Amino acid sequence: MARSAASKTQTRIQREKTELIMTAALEVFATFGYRGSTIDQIATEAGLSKPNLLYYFDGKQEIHTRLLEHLLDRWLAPLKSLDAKGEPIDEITAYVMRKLEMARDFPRESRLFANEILQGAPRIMEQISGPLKSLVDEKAAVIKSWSDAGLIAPIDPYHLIFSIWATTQHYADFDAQVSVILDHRAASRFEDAAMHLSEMFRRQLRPSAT
Amino acid sequence: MARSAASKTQTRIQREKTELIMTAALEVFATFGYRGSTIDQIATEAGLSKPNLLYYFDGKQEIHTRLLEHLLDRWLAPLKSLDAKGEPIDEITAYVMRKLEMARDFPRESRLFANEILQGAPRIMEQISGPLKSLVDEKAAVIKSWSDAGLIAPIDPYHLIFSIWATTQHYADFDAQVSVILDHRAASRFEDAAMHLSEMFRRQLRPSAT
DNA sequence: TGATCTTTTAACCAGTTGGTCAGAAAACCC
DNA sequence: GGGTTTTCTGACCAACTGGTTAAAAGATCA
Repeated sequence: MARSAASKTQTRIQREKTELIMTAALEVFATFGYRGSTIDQIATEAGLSKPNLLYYFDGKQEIHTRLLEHLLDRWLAPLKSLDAKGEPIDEITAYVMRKLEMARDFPRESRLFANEILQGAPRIMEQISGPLKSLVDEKAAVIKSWSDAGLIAPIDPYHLIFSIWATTQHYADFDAQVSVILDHRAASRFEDAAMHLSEMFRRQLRPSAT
Repeated sequence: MARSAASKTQTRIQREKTELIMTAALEVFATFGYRGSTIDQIATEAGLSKPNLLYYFDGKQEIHTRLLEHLLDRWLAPLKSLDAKGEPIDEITAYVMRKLEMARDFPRESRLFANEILQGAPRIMEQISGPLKSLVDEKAAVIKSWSDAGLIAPIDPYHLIFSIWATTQHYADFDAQVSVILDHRAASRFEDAAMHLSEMFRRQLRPSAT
């Protein structure tokens, strides 16, 4: 009996196979969403039989839940390291760059998250209204203090954060569209996006001479 | 026999029921994606029995296809009316506002589109690489000419368009997240977003004094 | 009113889905 | 090597899926 959560000491095979399954499940869930994905599909992707996969996990739901739990830590890391004591515009621009790197390096995680929110976030709502909201509130306050002090242009910190999320995640979530529209220029899309976005947010944040 | 595409003269009931089904299907497909949605679910949402629904449509695929066809016209309209002869910054800002209004007034259409692209756009790729790309190329050229003429700041027109799409659609596609984070301020999210985005893009586009 | 055409339903079907279980095959350990 | 534990598989199941069909119910119109 393995049954994931039950045993504490894991064998080598257990570690390898659970990891294999999680990776396969990420790929499938990120593309088809929870309801659109099947255990068979995940098993095939992982190169296992369905009963074999179910030997390691209690069911479809558990795999998905585990993926989402794992996801939020990685997801919030870039915002977490926004430093209230740093130089405001550099800090925000660096945050944008970190977020864009996430879209480039972890597009499946981005799509998994997008799929979940699109569906109304039924299985992740607690994490959104809990830790995610807390962190956003905290960092929005930091940005507001910069804004109030005149270090950056007056701005609504929440909508600024939304704009950063939207513009960066777009390159992961809408990659199918982005790649087609950019066609031969698609290879350099992340470098070009980095130039574009850093310039865009810098211009927006630079305090106007008064 | 009704069978949708077949007959040309439609009865009152046919018009009403097909409309009813399309609306229900939009709601369901927008939330769960193609594979995650079931005919039964759409039928229930429309207040019909499954065989009754299938009396009006040939199958799940046909309903989805019809929705996507209908979608792109509405989707491209805001960009289509970007006028090369207008005042550049006003034209682009007005485009942003039209796009934001779409996110506010047609969130289900936005999510349907998002869901399709997330999955790699399998059922809409021709429309993306055909009419959509053509239109984007055309308008990107207009924006580039403004940029070259010094009427707006130097900018990559494609990435500007992506930023406009991303920031506006975010309020429809990620509404579950946006509403929770803004909580009591959520009621005015579209007005606030309008202020934020128009200011953001204006600042970005204003030619710097040289 | 009754004949005709449209709309709706119950019953059904084959394939898929999430999940179980008994036992076979490997891996591990002495 | 032999015994024990872990890993894996084929066969199976009930519920659900997309879809069909024949016939009932309802609308329409002379």
